[in-house]
Amino acid sequence: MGLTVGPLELNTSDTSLLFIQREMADIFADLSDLFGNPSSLGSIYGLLFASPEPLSMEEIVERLEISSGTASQGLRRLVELQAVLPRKEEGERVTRYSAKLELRPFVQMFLKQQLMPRLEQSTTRIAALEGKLPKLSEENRSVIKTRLGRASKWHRRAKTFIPIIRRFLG
Amino acid sequence: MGLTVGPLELNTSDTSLLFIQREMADIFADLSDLFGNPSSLGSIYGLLFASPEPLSMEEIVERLEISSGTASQGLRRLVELQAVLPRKEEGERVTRYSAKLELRPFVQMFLKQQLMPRLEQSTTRIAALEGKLPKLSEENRSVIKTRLGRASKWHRRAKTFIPIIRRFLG
DNA sequence: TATTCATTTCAAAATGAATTGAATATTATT
DNA sequence: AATAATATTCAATTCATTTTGAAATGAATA
Repeated sequence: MGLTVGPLELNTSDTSLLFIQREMADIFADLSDLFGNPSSLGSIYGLLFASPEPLSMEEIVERLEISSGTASQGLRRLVELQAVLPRKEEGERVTRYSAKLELRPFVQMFLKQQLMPRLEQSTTRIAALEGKLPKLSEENRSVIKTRLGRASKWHRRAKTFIPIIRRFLG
Repeated sequence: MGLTVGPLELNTSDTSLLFIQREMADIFADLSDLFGNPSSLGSIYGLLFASPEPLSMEEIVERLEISSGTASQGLRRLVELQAVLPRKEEGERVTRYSAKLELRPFVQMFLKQQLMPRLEQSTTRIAALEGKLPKLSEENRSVIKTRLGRASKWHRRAKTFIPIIRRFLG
């Protein structure tokens, strides 16, 4: 007995593995989305995370029911992020992919690619606004000065905290 | 001399304040977006942050050129988050809003409303998967067991870290 | 050289979240 | 009660992002 997939009859062990893989794909899809990445990125990673053997792009496409375009782009991104390891066996055409099990790449991805650049940018912009202070009326000047100072303080705090997070998780 | 806005002629002080307000609205819009919130939320907050006086919804709508619907919903959300203070003066129809200057609400917003619930949920789902382990073939079982364990470890780390962040920033 | 197979590219379609604004509701004033 | 001023709701729209899939690429084999 068991779920039929294509022409194959699967045993309980196989269906359980597939179930776990689907579930993990789903869980990681959610997390990926949470951090502003396409959910497909997460599902590919989740599937690989729950795969004892490396998978080819074709297998990924089939199991997740996504297009080859999505798979191709997602895998490229995951490899860039060093979250996934591509491997072409001697005298094989296919590249097979396996999940790296370190959390670091994901933390780095968020901190370095998303958070840090934006914090830098807004720090600069806020600093630039301080140049406008002299043009303000006296009452406004003091209020705005205080507030820009406050915003700068937040930025400084956030920036000192990032390396700590990185060290802790990486 | 100066930029004309509607029927009014503005002096340098006014235009500088408007410039600063626009800029802050923009900066906060970016950050809001980064944390998965509508950018309008951020721009409203940024404007209020750079306003010496509390502003009515109408004024916000004008200065940011957004619809009244967006403003209404955004303000409600910001008030819920305790990032903004609503105030109705004795015998006045309008509610005027001012920015609270604490960073905490935003950190809380992200941690409590977004990150925590999802971490809880995925922890549960992963735990549930451990129940499927006995059904797997022997080889698969040991691999998958290790990996689920790894994922759980990440979750635990993240969860212990959240209170630290909160204390540091709040 | 021709063919096959895996992969990539990219224009177009689908999706879904944010925004709009007219209709409705609420609240103060006459 | 009637009117006027604000504020909210929500169906429809807009818009950015993601996904699709057919065509192009290019490496490995025949």
